Amino acid sequence: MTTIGDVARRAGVSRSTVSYVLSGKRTISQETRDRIELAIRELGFTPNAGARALATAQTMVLGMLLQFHADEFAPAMLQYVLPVSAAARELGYDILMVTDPDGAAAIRRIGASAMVDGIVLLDVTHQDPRLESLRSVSKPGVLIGLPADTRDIDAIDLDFAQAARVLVDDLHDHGHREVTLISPPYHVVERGGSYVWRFRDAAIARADELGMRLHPYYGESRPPAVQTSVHRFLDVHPSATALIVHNDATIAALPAILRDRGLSVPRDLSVVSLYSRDFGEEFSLPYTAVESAADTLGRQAVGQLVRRISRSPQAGQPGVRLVEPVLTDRGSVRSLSR
Amino acid sequence: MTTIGDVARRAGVSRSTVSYVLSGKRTISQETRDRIELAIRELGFTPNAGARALATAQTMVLGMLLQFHADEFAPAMLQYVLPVSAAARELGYDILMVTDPDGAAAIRRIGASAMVDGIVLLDVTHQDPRLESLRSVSKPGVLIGLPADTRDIDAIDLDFAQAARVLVDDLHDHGHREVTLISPPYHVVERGGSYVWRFRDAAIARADELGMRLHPYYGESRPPAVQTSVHRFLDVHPSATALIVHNDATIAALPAILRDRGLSVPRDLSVVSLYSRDFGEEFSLPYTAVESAADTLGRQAVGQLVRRISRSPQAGQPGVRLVEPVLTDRGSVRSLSR
DNA sequence: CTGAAAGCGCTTACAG
DNA sequence: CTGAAAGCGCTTACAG
Repeated sequence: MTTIGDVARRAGVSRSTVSYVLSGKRTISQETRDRIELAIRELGFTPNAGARALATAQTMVLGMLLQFHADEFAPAMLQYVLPVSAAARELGYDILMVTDPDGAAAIRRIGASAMVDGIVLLDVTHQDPRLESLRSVSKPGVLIGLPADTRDIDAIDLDFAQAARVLVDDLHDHGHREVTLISPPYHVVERGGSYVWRFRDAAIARADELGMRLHPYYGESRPPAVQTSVHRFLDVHPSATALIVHNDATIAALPAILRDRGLSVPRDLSVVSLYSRDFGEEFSLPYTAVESAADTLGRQAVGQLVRRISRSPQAGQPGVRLVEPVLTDRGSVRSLSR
Repeated sequence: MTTIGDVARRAGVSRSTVSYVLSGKRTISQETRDRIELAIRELGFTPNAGARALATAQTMVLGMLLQFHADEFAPAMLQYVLPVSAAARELGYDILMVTDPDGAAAIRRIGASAMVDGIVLLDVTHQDPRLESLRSVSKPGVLIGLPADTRDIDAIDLDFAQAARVLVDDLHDHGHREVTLISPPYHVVERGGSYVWRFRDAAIARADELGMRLHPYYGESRPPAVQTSVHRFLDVHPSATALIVHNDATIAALPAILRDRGLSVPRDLSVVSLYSRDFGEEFSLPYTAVESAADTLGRQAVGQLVRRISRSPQAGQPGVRLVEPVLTDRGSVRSLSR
C-alpha cells in the first residue's frame, strides 16, 4: 500500500505539504503542486480512510438502518435505499447498511465505535426502540417516518393526513358521496406503522365533515387474500361509487380484480390511491393518486442529517418536516351528475 | 468519547492490558480482568473502529456493490442484500453498500482507501467492467453471477443450465412433447445477463436430445406487455402442452392471465418455472419450480470471501462454484397418457 | 510558501 | 502476569 509518505518522498516535499495539496487548505506553489500531483498519479495514491478518520474524527460514512418486515411488500423498503445512498454520495458520504434484527443494539455498536458520522433510520414505528438508542449515542440521526416521541430529533415523512384529505376532497368535488377505504393490513397498525392511522383517521374525519359515507377497511398484503378481500368490500357496499386504496398489494392487484368483475374505471367505479411514483410505474398503475416520493424523502433526510453533522446553521432546530402530498390526476375519477 | 486510556486509568493498568482483555490474546489474572471489565462497563467503552483498523490493517467491513437496472424487477436485487448482510454480521463484518452508477470507479475508491477488507459484486454481467477494477485493487472479491472471464476469482451462481435440464426432464417424464419457453426480456441478454442464455441454451439442447419441440421466446418485464406477450405465445402454439417460465414478471402475472383465458393448471396447461423461494412466497405461486435460493448464494459468497480474506486454507483455489438447483413439485405438471 | 512534530486511539512486538 | 513504547497513516496547529 502506498502512503502519503511515499508520495512526499517521491515529490521531495514533506508529508504535510502533500496533505495540504489533497485538502486544498493551504496555498501551494504551482510548481510544488505539480510535482506532488504527478507523484500521486504515478504511485496511484489514495489516502487511507481509517487514518484520515482517526485524525479528523470524521468517517464520512453514514449508517442506514433497515428493518425487514416479513409481511411488507418488499419494494417499499428498497425505494428509500437508492435515493439515500445517492444523496449521501453526492455529499461525499458512503453508506454503512445495517440490517441487524436488533436495530437498537446496532445503533449503539456503530455509534459508540465511531464507524459513522450520522445515522438514518428507515421505517420508523410509533414506539421505535431504536430511538432511545439513537438518543443515547452521541451521533446525529434522522428518521424517515414518524414516531410518537419526536423531541429533539429530525424526522421527515409524507403528510399522510393531508394526503387523505386531498383524495377525499377530490372524490367529493366529483360528486361522490359514498366511498370505501382500503388501508394497509391491520398488523401494520399493530407494529406501529403510524402512516396507516394518520391517513385513515384523516380520511374518516374529512368524509365526516363533508357529509360523505366512508367505509374503512384494513386490506391484505398477499395473494390470494388480497383478491378475496377486495371482492368482499365491493360486494358489501354495492352503492359505493369510489375506492380509496392505501395499500400497495391491493392497488397492484386491482386492475386484474376489476377486470374479473367486469368493472371499468372510471365508468363503473372510481379509484384514487396513495402510492410511490416508482411503484406506480413498476405496475403501470392507471389511477389518480397522491404520489409519495421516496426519493424526495430520502434526499431531504440525508441533506438534513449532513447539515446537522456539520453543525450548519441551516440545519435549524431539530424537528419534524412533513412533505406536502401531490395529486396526479390520471382520470380514474368519474364526475357524477346529481 | 471514552478511550482505552480512560479505561486503563480507571482500572489502574496499562492500555495494553486493557487491549489484551478485549482481544483475549493474553492470559490476564482474574482479578485484573475483573477490574478492567468493570471499568469498561462503567465508562461504556467501545473501541474506536478507525483506530483499530489503522493498527490492524483490518476494517471488518465488506463492500457490497449493487447495480440497479431500471428494467429489472426490483425485488430480485433485494433478495441478496439481506442474506449477504446477515452472513457478514455473523462473521463479524459490517456492510458498506455502494450503489454508484460507475461501479468500477467505486471499487477503486473503496479498495484503494482501504475502507473494506473485501468486496461482494452483485448482479455480475458477462463482460462486467467492474472485474478489471476488482483485479487492479488488491482486495479479495467474490462475484454473485457468472462473467465471461473467471480467471483467478471466486464466483458463485445457480447452475442455470442444470436448472433448465431438470425442468425439461420433468416435463418429458410426464409425457410432454411440445413446450413453450419464456425467458427474461431480451435486453437482459443485451446487457450481459448470462443466466438468460445459460438457461435457454441448455433447455433448447435438452429438448432437442429428447426429441421434444421447444418454442423459445423472450418475455417482457412489465404490465401490460407481460400479459400481451403471454397471450400471444399461447395463441401461436395451441398444441404446446406446457410452459417453462424463466421470467419473474411473467410468472407473477400468470395466475391472472390463465384465469382470464379460462385455463386451469395442470388440467389445460402444465407450468414449470424457475424463481426464488422468497419470490414464490411473496406471490403465492402454485407452480412446480426450480427454486433459486438467493440466501444460500449470498451466504456462501460471504463465507468464501471471508475465508479468502483470512487466507484460510479452506478457501482453496479461486474459482467458480455452481449451486445445484432443487426442484419443488407443486403438482402443476399433468401426466399425459399417450 | 513549506516543514517538523504532535496527536488521533488503537495493537503488538519487546522487556521484564 | 503486566507495562512502556513504537507504529499504523493521516491532519493540523506551531514555526519559520
